[in-house]
Amino acid sequence: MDTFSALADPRRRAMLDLLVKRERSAGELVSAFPGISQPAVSKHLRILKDAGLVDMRVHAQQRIYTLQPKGLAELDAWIAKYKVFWPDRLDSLERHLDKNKGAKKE
Amino acid sequence: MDTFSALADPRRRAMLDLLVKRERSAGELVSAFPGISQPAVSKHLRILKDAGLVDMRVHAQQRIYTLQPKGLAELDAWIAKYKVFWPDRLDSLERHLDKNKGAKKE
DNA sequence: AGTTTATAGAACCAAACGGTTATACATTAG
DNA sequence: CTAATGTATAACCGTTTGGTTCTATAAACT
Repeated sequence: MDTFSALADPRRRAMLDLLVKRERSAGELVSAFPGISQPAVSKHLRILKDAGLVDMRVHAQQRIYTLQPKGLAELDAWIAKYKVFWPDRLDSLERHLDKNKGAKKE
Repeated sequence: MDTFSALADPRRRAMLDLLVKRERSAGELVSAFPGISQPAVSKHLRILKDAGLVDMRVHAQQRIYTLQPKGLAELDAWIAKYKVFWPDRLDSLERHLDKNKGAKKE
C-alpha cells in the first residue's frame, strides 16, 4: 500500500494527528479509538509503517510509534508540481485551513 | 469519496498529471489510458470532479476537463500542520523529488 | 430525419479493504 | 515456572472499489 492509499483512511490520518503531538504506544492508540478493536488498530499501524509514515521501536512488550516525516515530505513534493499555476487566492485558503487545524483537541 | 481517497488511485493521479499541462477532453484522456475502457475513465473523472480536483465544461458533445487546484490546496494545508517539526534534511529531499517529477514525458 | 460521434450511466463481477474473533508470541510480574 | 500483559497474525466476512459490457443521451454531420 502506497503513501496515498495509506492516507485515504480517516482513522489513519487521525492516528498521524495524534503522533504529531508525541509518540505513543500501540496500546495508547487503541485507547484513542474506542470504536474499533485492538487488531484493527494494529493493522492500521502496520499500513502506516509500510508506507513510511511512522516508525516503530520496541520497548519491553510495548511498540512505540513515532511520526516519520519522510513519507509526508514525498507527498508534499508531489503536490509542489501543481503549485506552478496555483492561484494567489489559494494561498490564503491554505493559511486559513492551516489555522483551523491548529485549533484542535487532543 | 474525499480528496484523499480520490488521490489514492495511481491512474487518477496520472490524469491530474496530464491535466496540469493542459485541459483535455474525456476522449483524449481515454486515449491516454489504453489499458482501461472508456467507461472506466469516465468513472475516474467523475470521482475527481466530485472530489473537487477537476472542473468540467461542455463543448459540443465533448466534455473538457481542467485541473481545479482548490482540492489540492486543501491537501497542502493538511500537510502543513506536520511541517512544524519537519527536519531541514527533508526540504532538500522535497526539492530533489520535485525536480525529478519535472522530468517527465507527456 | 437518420447516422455517427462523444460521453455518461446501469448492471454486474472479482479483488481489495476494513472490520471482527480467536490465537500466537514475547516480555514482565509473581 | 507460571500467569498476566502488550501486541501482532490468522482466518473469516460484508462492503467498497475498479474493472467490464451494454445501453442511453445529446450534439453534429450528411
